[in-house]
Amino acid sequence: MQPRLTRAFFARPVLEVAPELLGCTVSHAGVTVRLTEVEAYDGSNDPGSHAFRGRTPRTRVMFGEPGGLYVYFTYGMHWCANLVCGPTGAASAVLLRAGEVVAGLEVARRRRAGVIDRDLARGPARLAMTLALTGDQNGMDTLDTDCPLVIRLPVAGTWSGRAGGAGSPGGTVRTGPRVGVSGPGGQAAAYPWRFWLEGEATVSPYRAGTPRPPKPVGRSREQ
DNA sequence: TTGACGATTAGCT
DNA sequence: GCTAATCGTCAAC
Repeated sequence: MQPRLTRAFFARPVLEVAPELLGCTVSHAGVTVRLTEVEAYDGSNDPGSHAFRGRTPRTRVMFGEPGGLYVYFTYGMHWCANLVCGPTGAASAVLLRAGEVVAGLEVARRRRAGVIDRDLARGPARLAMTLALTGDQNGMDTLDTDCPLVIRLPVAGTWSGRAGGAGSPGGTVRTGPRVGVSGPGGQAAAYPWRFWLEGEATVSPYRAGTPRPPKPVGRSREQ
């Protein structure tokens, strides 16, 4: 069994932590997912981050200790999970965007009936659903030995190899613009802070953030 | 108290 | 390709 990640691992700058989370496994509620795609959010300086506007009741967890689990609710129906990184108070976090179910496949299939295996954790909300992560898990310290959510280093030699490589646990790491991030001024998407493993089928499809339409002025209904 | 918006997804055309 | 679903959060009154 691979060792769990440590506080020191998460306490580093988020841009160092994020790519190293690829290939790590996350286990919760009977399902284990191997991370294939993540995104970095750098709290204080990042217009795309929830923490950009400072500490609020919702972002309290982001300002806490590294290794904390930040789960937020969005679009009225979806939960997304982040791991808090950097020194305490930095409010940086890594969004778990996608992964491959490597254990507990039956549990995952039951939880997400009608979904093909590849899509079980392909996308941040699907990943959270497959791991049964909701607001109830928000604020958990994943480094606590009693924490039901466990993150472990990549298992050497068990990389699926579906990318064609007899690969290292992590495979080849690619970077690119973050998905669906608009933010003030539309600048946030410019940061190439999305990391994924090349050739992985479970990496979510890229979509650019939807630019905010200009506010209608005066008239009730135009065109 | 109100209103706009969202780190998405599924189900359409 | 487009859009409805659906509600917590936060800024502005």
